[in-house]
Amino acid sequence: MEPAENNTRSLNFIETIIEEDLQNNKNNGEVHFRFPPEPNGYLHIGHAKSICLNFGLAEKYNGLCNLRFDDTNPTKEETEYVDSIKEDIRWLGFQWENELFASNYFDQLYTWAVQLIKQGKAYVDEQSQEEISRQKGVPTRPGTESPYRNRPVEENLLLFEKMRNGEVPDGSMVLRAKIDMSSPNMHLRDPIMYRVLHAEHHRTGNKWSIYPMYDFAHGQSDYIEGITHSLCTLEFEIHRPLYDWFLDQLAEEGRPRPRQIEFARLNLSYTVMSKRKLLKLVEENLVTGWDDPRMPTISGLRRRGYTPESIREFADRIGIAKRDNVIDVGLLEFSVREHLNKITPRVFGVLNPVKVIITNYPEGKEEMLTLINNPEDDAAGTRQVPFSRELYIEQDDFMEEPPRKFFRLGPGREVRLKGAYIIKCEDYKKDENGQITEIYCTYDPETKSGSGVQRKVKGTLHWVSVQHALNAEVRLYDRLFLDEDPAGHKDRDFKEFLNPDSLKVLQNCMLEPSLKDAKQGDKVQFQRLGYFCVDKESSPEHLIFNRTVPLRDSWKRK
RNA sequence: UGCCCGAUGGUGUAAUUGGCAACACGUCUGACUCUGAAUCAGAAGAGUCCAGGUUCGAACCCUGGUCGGGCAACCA
Repeated sequence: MEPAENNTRSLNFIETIIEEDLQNNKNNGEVHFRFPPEPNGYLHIGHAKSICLNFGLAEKYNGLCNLRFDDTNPTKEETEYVDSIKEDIRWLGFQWENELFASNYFDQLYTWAVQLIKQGKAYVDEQSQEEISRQKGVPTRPGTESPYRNRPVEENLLLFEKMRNGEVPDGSMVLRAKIDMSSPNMHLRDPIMYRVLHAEHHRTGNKWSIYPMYDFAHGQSDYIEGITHSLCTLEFEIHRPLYDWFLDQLAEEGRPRPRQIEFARLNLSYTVMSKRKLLKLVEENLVTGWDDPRMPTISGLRRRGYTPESIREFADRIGIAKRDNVIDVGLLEFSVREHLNKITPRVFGVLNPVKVIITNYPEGKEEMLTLINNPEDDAAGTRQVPFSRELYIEQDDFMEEPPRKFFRLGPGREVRLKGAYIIKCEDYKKDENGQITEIYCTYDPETKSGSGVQRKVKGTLHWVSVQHALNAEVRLYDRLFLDEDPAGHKDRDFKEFLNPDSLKVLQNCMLEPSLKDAKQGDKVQFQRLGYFCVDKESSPEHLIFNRTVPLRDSWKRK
C-alpha cells in the first residue's frame, strides 16, 4: 500500500505523523480512528470537518473508524441526538466500523477506578463542590490538598462502593485521582473521575448512580477500542497530560496505545458554531429548528440543498492545522455551486413575475420548445417547454430607463428569451403606484432558437408561459448573521447580529410545468438565479423551493 | 502575572524537512457566451509577527520579545 504516492498533494501535520508511525511499524502498522460525538445536540459543519478527517484518514490509510458516542453525562444526552448523528454521518457518505458507546465501558471503567484506589492513586472526596473548586487554586497559584486526600485505601473502597450503590446523594462525594495539587496544569490537580448522579441514562437506565467524567472515560475508551490516533480539537490539548496519565496507570504492554492529537476547530464567518448557541437559536425560536436551512448544522445544510459531496470537498479544501482560523463562508458556497453546477438540471422559474404580452404572436397558439437540461452534462438530455403569447419574466429584467450597460429589457430594446425568440419591447403599462403591470413586445419569428439564426442580442432572459405556469412558494435564504463574527463581541450578545432578512418568503412564483412532479430534496438551477431544492414541507398542491445559493452575479456586484 | 498552543497575501492551506514563497477561495482585467452562470486567458496582492544569532544560504534552526488563542464545570 502506498497511500501518498499517487497523490502529490502535501500532507497535513496529522498525516505526517501517521506516515511516520506507519514507517516505524508502530501498532503493527495499523491505524484506527474514531469519531466521538456527545449525543447532546445536532452535528454541524464543524463536526463535518472532524468526520471527514477521521473517516477520511481511515480510508486513506486502510484503517478503521469507529463511531463512539461519548455518553457519560446522562443529564444532557438523548436518543434523539444519537439518531440524528447517525443519519448525518451516513448522509455525508461514511460508514463506521463499530457503533459504540462510552457507556459500554462503564463496568471496565469502574474496575479500573477500583484498581487506582487500591494503588493509592484515587480517593473519595466528601467536600462540597465549592470547597473543591476553592482548593483547586488558580492557574497562577498552586492549589491545596483535600483533607480526605490521604484516607486509607479500605475507606476509599467502601465509600466508592456506597457511591456506586446509590447510597449517597448527588454531589455529596466524588472520586478523585491523586496527582498533583500544585501542577501548573489545572487538569492535573486531582481531577474528578466520578461523580454521583442519580439520573437515568439513555442506554444503561438506572443501573448506575455514578458516572465517569470525560477525562476518565475518553482515553480509556480509545484504549479499549484499539484506537491508534485520537484526534480532537485544540481545547483538549491541555487535557493530554491527563489523558496520558491515566493510560500510564492502566495500559498494558503490547496493546496499541492511543495518541491524542489536536487540531484547530472550524470557524465559519457570519455564523456561530457552538452547540450551546445553536441550541439557543432553536429554543428561542429564532430559527424553525435544528434543520432550519439557515443553520450551519448538517441537517440544516441538507435541507438547504447542500450535497454531501460539496461538504466533503469543502472539508478537504480548508485543510487541517493547529492555528485558529476563520473560513470565509464564501468558500462553502463555492463548493456547493461547483457541485450543483455539474449535476442540476436547468429550469425556468420566475420569482417576481411581470407579464409580457407578445402582440404579434397568434392568440391561442402554443408551441413546445426544446431546452437543454444541463450544458455541463450531455447525458442530462433535453425537455419540452411550452411557449405562448403571454409570458412571465422577472421584474428585475425590465427597466423603464435602463443604463447603457443594462443588457435586459427596456423600451425599444431587444432581448432573447432563452430557448425561444428574440423579442422587442414596444410598450408597457403601469398602475397608479408606478408598478409595471404589463409589457408589450413583438417577436421575430425568424429568430427561433436552434433555427440557425445568427442575429445576436446582448441579453438573454428566462421566462414562463402564463397559462402553463406552476405556482410555487420560494424561500430565499441569506446568511443568518450580519456580523462576520457574531460571537466575537465581548459586550454584545450574538443574537443582536441576526440578519432580519435571512429569510424572504416569496409567494406566487411562476415555474415551468416540468417541475410539477418535483419531489422533496430535488435540486435544480433556476436559470440565471441560483440553485434551489424542494423543501420537505413541499407538496404537489403547494410547491416550496429553498434557495441553496444564488448564482455568482458579476452584474449585481457592480 | 503560571502553564500549554499558535503566528506565511483579504481568507485558508502549502513549501521536497535549510536552497531565493506555491495552491485554492476572494478581488480585478479580458475572451467567450442563447444563464451578466460556467469555461478560458491574464493581473494585482505576502517577502513569512519583531529583533538578534547560526549558516554560503533561514518561513523552516537558536535566543529574546510582541501579539493571538486556550486552561481555574461534579460539561464534553
